[in-house]
Amino acid sequence: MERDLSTETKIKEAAIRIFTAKGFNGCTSREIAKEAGINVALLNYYFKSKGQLFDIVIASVLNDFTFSLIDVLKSNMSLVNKARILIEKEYDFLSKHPEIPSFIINELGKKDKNYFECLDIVNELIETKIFQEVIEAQASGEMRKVDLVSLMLLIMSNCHFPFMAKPMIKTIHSLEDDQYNEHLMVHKQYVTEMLINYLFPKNS
Amino acid sequence: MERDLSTETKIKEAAIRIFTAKGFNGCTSREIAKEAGINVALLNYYFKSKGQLFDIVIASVLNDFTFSLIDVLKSNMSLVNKARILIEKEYDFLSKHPEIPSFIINELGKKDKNYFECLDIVNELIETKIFQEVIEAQASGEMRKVDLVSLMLLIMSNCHFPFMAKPMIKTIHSLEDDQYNEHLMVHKQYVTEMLINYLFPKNS
DNA sequence: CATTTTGTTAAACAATCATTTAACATTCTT
DNA sequence: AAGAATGTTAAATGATTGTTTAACAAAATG
Repeated sequence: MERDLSTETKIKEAAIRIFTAKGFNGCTSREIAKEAGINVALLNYYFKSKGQLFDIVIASVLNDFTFSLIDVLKSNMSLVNKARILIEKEYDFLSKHPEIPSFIINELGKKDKNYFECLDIVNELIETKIFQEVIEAQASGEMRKVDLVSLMLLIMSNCHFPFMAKPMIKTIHSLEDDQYNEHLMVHKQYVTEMLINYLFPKNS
Repeated sequence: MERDLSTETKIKEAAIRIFTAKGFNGCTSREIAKEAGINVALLNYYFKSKGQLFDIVIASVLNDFTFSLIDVLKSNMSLVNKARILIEKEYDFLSKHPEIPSFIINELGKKDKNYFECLDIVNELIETKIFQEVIEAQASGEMRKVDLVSLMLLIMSNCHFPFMAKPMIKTIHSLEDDQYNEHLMVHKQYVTEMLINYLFPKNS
């Protein structure tokens, strides 16, 4: 039984584009079907419902989103360099997928489902031994003693928010898309320097 | 003709609660009417449509949001202290209205309308002479030379994102509401120190 | 106090939503 | 190539959407 996956993947990829751009409530099943170039009924034929298709999209996006990060954390660079590269890669990734931060923050906030549980992101993270590395660096005084929640918030705030705020800042400062993207690249340098200086005081 | 405003304001305040919590597409006219304790038709009697009511809510929220900030910027503190108090007040305000960052970022991103134009936020900001103050401090070397866009992004990223990310971080770290709020207060100190150190290098 | 204006309601409206149905087409199996 | 399984379609379904209507109540007006 050779399955032709092209229709299924066409739907899924269309759903990713539409859902990440407009959110679950901001779009219709018909819109996704049209984007995929198929009949509406096929959407419920391959995926049982709009909600189920959405769950799959969320899982897929969360995977892509964390994939590049895990890669960095697995490497055997120093902690400082891991931080540098992490920020660099985060800006690179988000430059290609600027809708993802808003999508994750919004849709994860609405639903009460825990999308992280089924994904083995947590396990992969533990395997990188990044947590032990942080604890050791904090014990030796190389790294500032901030808890994991704040550490995560500091990095994510400065990487994700600039992409989420793009429409607002563009409006306020009357900027074109290209102009804002240039700002983002400059901002990345500021953010990197600020975070490294703060988290690794001896490095400055 | 003495107007009884109670019904009109009841609708508006219900609309603020519902819209900021669920967004424009995430709720229905009937839901707002129920929250206000009135008939659906009254919604279109006082405000012409759901969209028009939404515009009023956006303007109202944007006003509240910028009001406390303008106040700080108008004062005659040093620039460093203005920054300190600004962050402090921002965290205070957002602790009381944690839905606002997500609401602004999301809804302003979808609509192509410029909600800032009609509001005289920009004029009020110019009147505070904060821009000249920044330029002077950057010329004297007291303040690091970062452009206005990045300056705005640095502050907003570190103040707003932690509130936007609350549902996500709570899920990931299995935290209760009170626990996360405690984290927020600690995080505020980190953010303040990091930003002040970075923006005003001589102060560290 | 009669009447016009204003406030409020239940019901209806047309449009659109997600989902299902039933008929048709294609592909696979034997 | 016959028949079964799978893929695809247009059309229908029933629920829900924002908005309007028309009847009714309250308040204001003269």
